[in-house]
Amino acid sequence: MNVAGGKRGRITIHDVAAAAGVSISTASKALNETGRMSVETRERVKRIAGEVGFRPNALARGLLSKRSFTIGLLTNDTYGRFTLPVMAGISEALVDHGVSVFLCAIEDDPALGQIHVDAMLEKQVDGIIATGKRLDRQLPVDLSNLHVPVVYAFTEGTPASVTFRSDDAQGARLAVEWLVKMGRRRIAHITGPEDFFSVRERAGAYRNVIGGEGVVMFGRWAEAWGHEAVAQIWSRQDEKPDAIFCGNDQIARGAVDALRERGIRVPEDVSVVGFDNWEIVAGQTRPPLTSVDMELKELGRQAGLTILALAEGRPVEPGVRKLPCRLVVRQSCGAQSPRR
Amino acid sequence: MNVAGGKRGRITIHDVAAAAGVSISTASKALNETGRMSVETRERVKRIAGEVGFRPNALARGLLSKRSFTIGLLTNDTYGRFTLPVMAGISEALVDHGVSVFLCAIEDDPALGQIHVDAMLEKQVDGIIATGKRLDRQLPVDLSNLHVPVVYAFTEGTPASVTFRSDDAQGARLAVEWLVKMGRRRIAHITGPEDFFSVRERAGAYRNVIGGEGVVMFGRWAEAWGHEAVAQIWSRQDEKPDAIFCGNDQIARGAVDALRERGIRVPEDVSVVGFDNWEIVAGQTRPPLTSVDMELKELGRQAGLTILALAEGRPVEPGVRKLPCRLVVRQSCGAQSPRR
DNA sequence: TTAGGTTGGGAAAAGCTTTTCTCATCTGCA
DNA sequence: TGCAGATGAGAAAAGCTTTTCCCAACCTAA
Repeated sequence: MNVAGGKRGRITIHDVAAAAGVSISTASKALNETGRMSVETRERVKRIAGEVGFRPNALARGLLSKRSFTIGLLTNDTYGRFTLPVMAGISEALVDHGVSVFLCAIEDDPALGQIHVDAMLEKQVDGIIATGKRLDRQLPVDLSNLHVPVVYAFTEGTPASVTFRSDDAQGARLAVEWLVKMGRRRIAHITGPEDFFSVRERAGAYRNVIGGEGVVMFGRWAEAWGHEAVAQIWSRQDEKPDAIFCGNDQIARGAVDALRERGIRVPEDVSVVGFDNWEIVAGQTRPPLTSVDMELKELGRQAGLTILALAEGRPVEPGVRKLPCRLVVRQSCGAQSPRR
Repeated sequence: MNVAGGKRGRITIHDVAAAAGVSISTASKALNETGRMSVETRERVKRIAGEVGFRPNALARGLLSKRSFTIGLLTNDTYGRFTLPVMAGISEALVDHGVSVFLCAIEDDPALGQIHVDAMLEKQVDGIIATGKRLDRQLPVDLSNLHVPVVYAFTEGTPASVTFRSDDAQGARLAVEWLVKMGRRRIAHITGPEDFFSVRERAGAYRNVIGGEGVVMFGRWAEAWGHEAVAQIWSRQDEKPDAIFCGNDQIARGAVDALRERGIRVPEDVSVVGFDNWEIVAGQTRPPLTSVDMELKELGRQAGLTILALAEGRPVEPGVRKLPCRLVVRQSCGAQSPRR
């Protein structure tokens, strides 16, 4: 048995026109609220269009208008941790404008990237948003000389482009200032590999707030590293920290676990703040982690609105736009609720 | 300054034809390897097309061929845990065929779902794949009377449709049999809410393998539940289990943590198996979890190939196709490597 | 030399919609 | 009655590609 929902004769505007007893031009104008005709004719055409289930063919429409109401989202973030919220924001912003999104995961493969870009261009996308998993890396594909607008979100762009990124320094400041406000004075910073731009930004902001060098431990983006770093700190003779600002939630979780294993209470003895606000990690840690949220959905929303503006020919100032982070307070720092 | 990459005159096949000194029909035939003409003409047209950077307009092509080389992926899995691997599989299967994928996240909102479906239909998608986060729930949108083929992947479909799902019973069997092979005899099962079909399937398979009622504890899909369940078991006077089969990786992780806190060694004293093989959880647990992988990427691949077949009018047998799971061995059960 | 086949290539239609003209009819007014 | 302007609606082109004829020139064989 065949399951194909047989596309037996799609209904076109010709069918509507015939059923309404008018010409196709009149039908078109009736449905698009353009042209001149009697109210009755317009209503009748619209009613009949609804009855026969007419759906305008976006291909034909796009061919003429040179707008496909389609954009492409290019990403190399296979795991989707960053891409998914960005995608959600884009989609939310554009669905009202009738724009659909092609999602293209290109790993780190330039050839695959080119294939996807070519496919998108053939399909006449109105624009392309590039996103990734790292602020300081470009996607492995050249988007600089396309004849459609390109916007970069959470990935390194070209100099003359529009780029959206999180304000990591501000986010880190938020975290450290919060710890200070909770009365903590000896704050350590356990974070990821130093060659990440975000890591340097966050560490820089951390040093600025605490006013001095502080304790910065660079490592890997892994729970094991958080665990290990705490072990290192507590094996030394120095005075122990009363707070730890972690470079991401996974490190924070490892740190919290290591502290608990040592009988050190979180948040009573040591406060911990994470970064990313990755629900699955921050929410499941015991106690749940206070963490910095990069507002990736909002970032996606703005990227979506920007690509729309460019597609419609509205001018947009190029440059890098830093979006503020937000501190999400859970229980790993103590009970006080955040100042509003 | 304006950043729009000004779409000043796209190059059409007319330009190629003019540049090559042939008619557009000849140009078209040259590029598509159809029609009759001298080898030199064909080569010249192709060379010139390459030189001027000609890219056929998929809209015009689709208008004629009634194939848009575009499909829609509808999902209500906001978090992307299941959707992302499925999407990766679909994309991998279809990119070679020039098919691009619209990703539409519809939450659980019927209105939003309808908007996305309408948008996809207007854009003349060749088919729709519906996917979700639960095998036993339908998406909140009616896809039964569309004039394009629909395939369901990891979500409940309509009776006459093609549906792909994981074989949860087989996966659970794999896990429990593995524990038995490791010499375990007192195997408990800590799992999610009983109203999930997968939960009942897995619990059923568990009971079948151990031959009896066993210890099945239904609860929530959360680390806290795994933790709590272990606390319950170990607070009782009964003989303690020497293995735990968990309903998902989060529960398993909670269980492992709870065991460690009691000084019970994993895997020496108790073996633990998870389900889902969610790298971020299974890989970061100490010790890393042996877990059942549902092969969602393969599931996506098959769904993609199926929708392609249907779009091309090839007949496909309707019904539910169960895809086998795979056991991924890490360290939470002991050292033996899996039989191949 | 002529009939028939081959070769290389072009004209035109189709696919669906929107938009710009054009046209016929009607209304109101002088 | 005659005319200007408004009104309602249709014809046709454009947008880009593919495909189906069609045609002219050339070749071959009787």
